[in-house]
Amino acid sequence: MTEPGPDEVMDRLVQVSFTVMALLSRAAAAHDLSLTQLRALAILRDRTPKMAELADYLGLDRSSVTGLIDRAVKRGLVRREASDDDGRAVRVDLTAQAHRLAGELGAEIAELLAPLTRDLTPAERNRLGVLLGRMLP
Amino acid sequence: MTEPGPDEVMDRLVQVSFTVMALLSRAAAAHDLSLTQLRALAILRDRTPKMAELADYLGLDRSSVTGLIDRAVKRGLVRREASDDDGRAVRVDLTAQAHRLAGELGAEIAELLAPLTRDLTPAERNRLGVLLGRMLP
DNA sequence: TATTGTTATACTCTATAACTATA
DNA sequence: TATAGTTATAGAGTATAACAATA
Repeated sequence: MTEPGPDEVMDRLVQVSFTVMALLSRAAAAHDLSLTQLRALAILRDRTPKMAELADYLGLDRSSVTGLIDRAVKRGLVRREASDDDGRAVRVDLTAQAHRLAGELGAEIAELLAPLTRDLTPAERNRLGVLLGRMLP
Repeated sequence: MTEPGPDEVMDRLVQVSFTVMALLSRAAAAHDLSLTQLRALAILRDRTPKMAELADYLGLDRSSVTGLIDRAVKRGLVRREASDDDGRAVRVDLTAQAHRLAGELGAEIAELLAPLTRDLTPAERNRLGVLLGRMLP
């Protein structure tokens, strides 16, 4: 049978990851969003972080997030709001339109990714989920 | 125990994929390479494709690859060579320096990714590899 | 003084459209 | 005519350095 060595496992993980990213990019592009904007959308679905916190979530410099949010504001996806506790800070909040868009995107992404596990049985899909869960913090 | 539903499995797959991409980006950045340049390097390790073929591998427009290869040439990573069979075509060839770099990067990436499966037993790692293999074409 | 966010600047990545040289 | 590659152009994404406002 297929007996993957340790490096082979990592190779496959990288291959699958690139495939996933390509599919996510395609889903985002269908709504004229970049992968980064898609990530921001996902993060902001259940958070209203300050700019610096959002930068941390995304692993980007604050100055990069300024431009990202500038463009998102221009498209009506987010609002900048003053922070109550800190006069310097700015909170980022998703608009209702963006919440709807995020919902649609979630469904579309689920559909796009589904074929990936097409050849796995439900039990195997389950085992995959468990193993992946053990790889996350 | 952890019984992931179908959407949960996909969520974890996306999470792990983002983690993998972040680690790959970090490995590339340590050598002042972008993720795209890293991909190109990996592809060119065992191929000498024409520009159009490389564009296909990368899923990019030909014009994008022109710039990518321009920058790689400037850094001494690749050479452009005339194609024997087609006077219009250009073959892209990795330099010896780039081959060495690719080797180093491979080892560094293996080290960076290893912690991901730290909590899996060898048998589990194996099963993960098999499942991932079934998700690839 | 330190932190938050922005601006200015520069580079990479990417696509579209127009062009050239060859087929 | 069609294809391979480049150029010109435009916009997104990203980081570094310098800055203003607030803590």
